[in-house]
Amino acid sequence: MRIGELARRTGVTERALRYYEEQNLLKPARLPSGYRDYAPSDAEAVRHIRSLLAAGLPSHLIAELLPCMVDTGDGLMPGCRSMLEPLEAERDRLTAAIEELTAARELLTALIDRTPEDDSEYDAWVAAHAVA
Amino acid sequence: MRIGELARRTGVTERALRYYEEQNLLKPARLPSGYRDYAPSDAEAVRHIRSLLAAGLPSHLIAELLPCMVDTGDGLMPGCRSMLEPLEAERDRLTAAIEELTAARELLTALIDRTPEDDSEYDAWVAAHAVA
DNA sequence: CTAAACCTTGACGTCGACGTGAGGGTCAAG
DNA sequence: CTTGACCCTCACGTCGACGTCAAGGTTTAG
Repeated sequence: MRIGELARRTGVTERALRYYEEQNLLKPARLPSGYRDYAPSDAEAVRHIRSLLAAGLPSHLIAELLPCMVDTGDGLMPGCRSMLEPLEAERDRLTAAIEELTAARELLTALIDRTPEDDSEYDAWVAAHAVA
Repeated sequence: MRIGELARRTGVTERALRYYEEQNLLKPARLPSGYRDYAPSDAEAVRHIRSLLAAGLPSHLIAELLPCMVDTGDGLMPGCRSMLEPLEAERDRLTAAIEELTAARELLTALIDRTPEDDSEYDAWVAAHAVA
């Protein structure tokens, strides 16, 4: 399939897909016209890429990681065990990031939930604590 | 306290603290010398700022939010109910972001956990599926 | 054949949260 | 007085993941 269709299927822009190739995340074949020719499996690859990019993994790491995932689905391909260390580092970074985001959400949630529908409660509070 | 000490207490750089002031997140007093003079409570404010920034909230929103939090601790100050909508939007965005990060971590965790200690398992698999 | 739709490769622009000097005051110790 | 630590205000640099033209070739429908 050509770039436009992959873009439609995955919901990412063509620019992003070209960028992914530039970063060696995808290596589409080429038609005689020079047009990119993506394999159907690239749609799934794009989903993985988006997920890992959204998680903040650097693209060069994703580039190393993807060929380790093909075929097997789970578990790294042989010869990829050198990836274990950086992968564990990223996993730990993600854990920390998730905790940070969760803490921030708790903060917002507390603010939202504890804010009264109108100012009546606050007005009462002010009245009760007035300096008289 | 002056900028250097606040930086040490909070672990953020002086540059960041000046940037926060530029973005109206902090409004330190000034000593006659022109030096910034932070209140002790600013240390706590900086922690909130860091948390919300790490969560991806735009600084102008944080700038609106902070004065709504002073004194009360929980619940918005009166006259801040106009913040509820954007706050709920951010909370929902955070929920989505946390899910994305969690999914990415699951992916990494699966890869890590399912990768054998050495190639023996894989070698066995290859042998078993050899084309003979 | 022509127009519309689709594709190509550059290459510069963007945005946010700072980093990193440059050039110069302020202040306490010796 | 001088040195060093500390502080100030510009103001340009950075980095990643694209956005957004510009100036073309290619393919397809009519």
